[in-house]
Amino acid sequence: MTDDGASGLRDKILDAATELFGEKGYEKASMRQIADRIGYSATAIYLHFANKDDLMFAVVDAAFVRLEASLDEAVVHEGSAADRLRRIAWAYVDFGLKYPTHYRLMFVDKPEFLMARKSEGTGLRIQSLDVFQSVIERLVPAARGARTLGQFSDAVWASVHGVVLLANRLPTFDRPRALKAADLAIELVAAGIELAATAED
Amino acid sequence: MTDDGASGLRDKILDAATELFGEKGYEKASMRQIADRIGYSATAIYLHFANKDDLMFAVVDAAFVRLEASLDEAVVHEGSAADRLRRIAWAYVDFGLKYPTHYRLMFVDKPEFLMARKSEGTGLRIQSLDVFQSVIERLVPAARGARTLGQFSDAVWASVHGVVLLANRLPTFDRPRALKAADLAIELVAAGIELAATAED
Amino acid sequence: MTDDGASGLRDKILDAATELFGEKGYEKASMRQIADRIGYSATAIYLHFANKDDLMFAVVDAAFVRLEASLDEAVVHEGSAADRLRRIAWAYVDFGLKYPTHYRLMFVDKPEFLMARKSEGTGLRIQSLDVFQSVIERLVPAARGARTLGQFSDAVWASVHGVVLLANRLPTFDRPRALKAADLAIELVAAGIELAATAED
Amino acid sequence: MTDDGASGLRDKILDAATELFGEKGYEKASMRQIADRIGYSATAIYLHFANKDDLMFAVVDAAFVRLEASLDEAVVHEGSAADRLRRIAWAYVDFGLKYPTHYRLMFVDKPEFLMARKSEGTGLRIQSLDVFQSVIERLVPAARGARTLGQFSDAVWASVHGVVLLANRLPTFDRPRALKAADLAIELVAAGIELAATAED
DNA sequence: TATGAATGAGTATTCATTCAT
DNA sequence: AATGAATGAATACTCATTCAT
Repeated sequence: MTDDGASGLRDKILDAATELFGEKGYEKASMRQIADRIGYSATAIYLHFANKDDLMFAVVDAAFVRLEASLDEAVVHEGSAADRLRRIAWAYVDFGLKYPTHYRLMFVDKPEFLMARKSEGTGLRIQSLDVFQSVIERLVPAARGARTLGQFSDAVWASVHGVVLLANRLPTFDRPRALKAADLAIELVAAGIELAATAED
Repeated sequence: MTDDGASGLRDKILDAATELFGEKGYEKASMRQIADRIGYSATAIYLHFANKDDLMFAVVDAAFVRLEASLDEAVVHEGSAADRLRRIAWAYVDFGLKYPTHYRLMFVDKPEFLMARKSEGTGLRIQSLDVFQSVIERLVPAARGARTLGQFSDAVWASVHGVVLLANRLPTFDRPRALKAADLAIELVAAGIELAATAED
Repeated sequence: MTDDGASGLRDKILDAATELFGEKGYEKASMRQIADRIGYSATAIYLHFANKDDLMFAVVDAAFVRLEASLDEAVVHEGSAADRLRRIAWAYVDFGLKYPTHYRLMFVDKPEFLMARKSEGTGLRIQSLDVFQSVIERLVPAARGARTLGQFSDAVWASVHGVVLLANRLPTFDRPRALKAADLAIELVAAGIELAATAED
Repeated sequence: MTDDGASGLRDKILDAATELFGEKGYEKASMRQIADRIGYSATAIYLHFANKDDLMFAVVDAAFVRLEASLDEAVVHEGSAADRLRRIAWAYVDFGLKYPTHYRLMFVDKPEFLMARKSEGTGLRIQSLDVFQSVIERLVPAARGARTLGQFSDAVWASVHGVVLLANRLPTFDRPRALKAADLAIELVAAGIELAATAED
């Protein structure tokens, strides 16, 4: 009774593609290799995806859905303002460390997909990341001094992005080290924001 | 003393390769294209480099020499402790924004080169980045509380790395935005370090 | 009696195939494209035709039936002997210009079909064209001097064939030009035949 | 001392390509088959021709040079006006029968090449055929009645074109038959032109 | 009657690399 | 030091066709 029928293959392809794109990069991973890995003919892939780019987009898209879900979940949690910023930043880092391959595909190998629409008439993929800004907005109701909200959210984003990518590509940058770096970076930003918020009064 | 013969071509190749690797990425840039750009036959490249990977390594290596020089220069500057941290972080960002191509090659496309030796018997390429840590070391003479020196230097590094890469790959993350993000991130870390340094007394 | 089920699809396929073979040529027209055009699966075609070649044959065959009908109709018309030659030649040209696609399939793309049997035990497709000869036969009862009947009929045939194909493939050889060329060619042959017929007395 | 060096391969390729394009048509003839036939790798072809189209164009172009030469030679011959028309028409037929493959490639498989330039700044390939018209022009100095010069030259052209193609594709239309058909067609046109020329006085 | 899933063989083309000169 | 000729292996993708349903 295990439903492995119609779309079963599609998922297998997606998984194999994710693996191979991750191992060798978009260019060097070939359709044939992907097909071989799951024991199908290369042609079979074209029954489910229009072409290599389309396949890659599907991989990235699935990853985005996951990331979005993680961030959304983090956002709704209760707690102090600073806490919520911490939560969302950590959700981001967790995702990046848990799915290093997906992360790299999304933000490094095919960053142009970030500017793609999810589907007709919907927003851009990259808008998922507006959570950063919208959370901070609630923490620091308006631009403070020379610092804008966007600047703060960019700073957090850049920090966690950097941590994830270093961990992703540098063998020496292992998990504990990444966690510690992320912890500090996040705390510093949180502190900075709290300071800015306080300064307002 | 007009030594333009032998190694003249080598440099031309390096330049053309850097350009093309940057424009199209490592995979899509072809030996012939590189050769064409400087008006030589593809075969000529093999007189100076063993193969495409070797050429790539040379390109990355040259970039590292530049980065190292920039960081070293920043380190020796006079000024307050916090100032020196700022300087070195900015030197890193400047390099990343000025040579996006090289930067990507070094840290993204072929990160395994980071772990390669500069040459027989010498240190690893990546040790160039110890400069972060050694500078901070002089600022904060020892581990403070739960925070280690490495943690601080990792946090700065991750931040600037993140900024550079976002600027490098995201059209919407333009130069002014990158500079502002870098500014905030650096200041936050600087503040954090100063705080830690003070707490010690 | 509404027999639209079974053979309805067969006809749809034939029409779509004729169109596509005409638009893109036999090689470049694909079974899937043909099927798509009528909203059926590619597999459906195989329920009615053994393979692509068979489908092509059916298309050509249908065209031949049309041509045969046109010629037969032209033959039975009343009028002077020369008139009847003109009529039949014009019927041929008209067909070629009206169905350029079919014409090319029949005489250019797959001329081997000309030598195929219409069906078991019947004559060859190409015998449809004997009509030229049989008409001339009635005009010029026997070989005249060095000229044989076949020679005359071949000359007409070649002329109209040439006109049709030039019009078919050369953009600059447009319809008016084709009609004028056909007109002259036909008149010259008609004159030649009349001369031969007269010389006999 | 047989010069088989540099361009030797180019010619071999051209020959093999002509053969294969002729045997199977442009679409079905593959680069690999062509290469196989001369014992080289497919890649070798690309050292001499940019792509398949370019190769085909070269084949057709070489044929055109031959045809042009034949026609030019026929044109300069001495003799009566009618004789010269006969000569040129026969030169055309001879070419078509001697190089059936080339002929088909030129006028049937890739007729679009007829509209291509020989090279930068020169005339169109198809202008080679203006000889027909220019010869007739000298025979019949101006338009006669409803008949224009172009009409006459089109009629000859269509006739010989038709003869050549029928001979080319129909097994039953063998050489003697083709020659006889051509003879009659040419004589009829010659007669027609002489008549028109005489009528003028 | 009609289909969806699947494939093996094929396509033009590109590439890094070698080798004789 | 530099090249032109040449290649084997690879690439994404298409196609006619089959088969179980």
